[in-house]
Amino acid sequence: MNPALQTLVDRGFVKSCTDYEALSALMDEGPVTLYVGVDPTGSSLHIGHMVPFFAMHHLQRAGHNLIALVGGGTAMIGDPSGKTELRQMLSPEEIRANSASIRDQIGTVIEFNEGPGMGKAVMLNNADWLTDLNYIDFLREVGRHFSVNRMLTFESYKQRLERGLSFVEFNYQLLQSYDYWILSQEHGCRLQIGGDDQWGNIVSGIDLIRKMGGEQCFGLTFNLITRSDGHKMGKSEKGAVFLDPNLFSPYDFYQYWRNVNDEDVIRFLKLFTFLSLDEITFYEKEGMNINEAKERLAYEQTKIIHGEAEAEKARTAARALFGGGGLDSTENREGMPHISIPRAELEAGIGVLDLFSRTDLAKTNSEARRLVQGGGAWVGEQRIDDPRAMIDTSFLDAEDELLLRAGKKRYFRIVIV
RNA sequence: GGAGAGGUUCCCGAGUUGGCCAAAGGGGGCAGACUGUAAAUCUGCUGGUUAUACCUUCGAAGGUUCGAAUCCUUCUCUCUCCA
Repeated sequence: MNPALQTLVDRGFVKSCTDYEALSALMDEGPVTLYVGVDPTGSSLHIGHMVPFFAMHHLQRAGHNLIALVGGGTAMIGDPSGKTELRQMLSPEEIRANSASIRDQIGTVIEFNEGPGMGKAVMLNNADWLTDLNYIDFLREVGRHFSVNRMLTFESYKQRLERGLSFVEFNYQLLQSYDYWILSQEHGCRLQIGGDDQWGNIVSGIDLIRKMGGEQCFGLTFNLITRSDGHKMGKSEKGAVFLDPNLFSPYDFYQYWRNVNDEDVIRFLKLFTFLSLDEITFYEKEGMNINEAKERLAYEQTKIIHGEAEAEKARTAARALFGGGGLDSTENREGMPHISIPRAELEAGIGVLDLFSRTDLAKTNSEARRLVQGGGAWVGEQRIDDPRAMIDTSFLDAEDELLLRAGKKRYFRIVIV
């Protein structure tokens, strides 16, 4: 099999392919242009969205050309795949803004600038060709190739039929197929990749291209990444694990990976880092400390998404907090989330509930109260169990700061100014 | 267009002889115990606040009542069947 394709299989990306042999042969011949669709309905991607781009990273290094297609046109409609509810429609302005930030996020994994020995990568927007479509022309040229009977057999539509599916959304498959057609004609695109939930849309795109007289095209889908505990990938107690540091701090991001289940570590190292398979094998060895593997995963992943500096800070802070001691230097604390409080205010004394609810440790006073009453609230090494307790300068530690803690794992740093 | 069934707290889902309902149960989440910053398990908590009381919530707006998630009216949305 073609080495690049083999890499994806070995690293655990691939779920299915429309034709392994023919695709492998095509990739052997030379650079192949491939695309993946991105949904611009949010301002930030979360980690679950990144799987195809990690795969693309490997393909780009093998010299293949990438197209990230922003669904600016289709986002004004909504995608039925795997969704149980109708989606909100977005304005062109919102979509444009979202696309810009999404491009930056994708850019952490694939290279939009040209590099030696690497394939090119571009970002396109299907609004460019979908917006001006003429309805009658579209029906005549594209619509006639689709069979409603066949479309209804697709799993994604079956589910939606039980809950309701608007005609507008039903058209999504036609538009995505049309995208593939356009990309095949204008950019020589021969391969579409995506999550396994996209299988139906990809296949019908390939069919459309064939019926319209194009070249043989291919589809490659990836496993939907799940966690062994059954939780949804990319979701945490804080909500989705967004890539935007303002929505999800690098420290929390690091912690998310640091805390994956034992069973998931190796799998995630293969999927979400660029470590070689040989190196990953090292972590699989008998007697290997699983926590080292988790730390490596967290570090590598944070480094890719947020950069080396943030990864270092997060690791240092985490080691200091959990590795025992070591909290005595500012450096160790830098990666921790923090807020500032004026010294005068602290001198006057601040109620515990008030203090905790100002941090991310508790959203409301009531939540802070529950935390205190449940015995999970700490200031430094002191457990606070009285909701009326006042925190003042006597709680300051050697660094002249306060280190708040909710339970064993959630820390928050109070800097005095 | 006609007939019927429904919209409950983060989610699913009880609750409609009106008060004992901030609303059962489960899930999820948070905390405690045990641990390896894991999983599993057990326990507690899980609308808000100036907190033994008060405030806002049971699709929306009105109404009846001392008192409504529970009754009435209108509106709205979803689903099912018929055409």
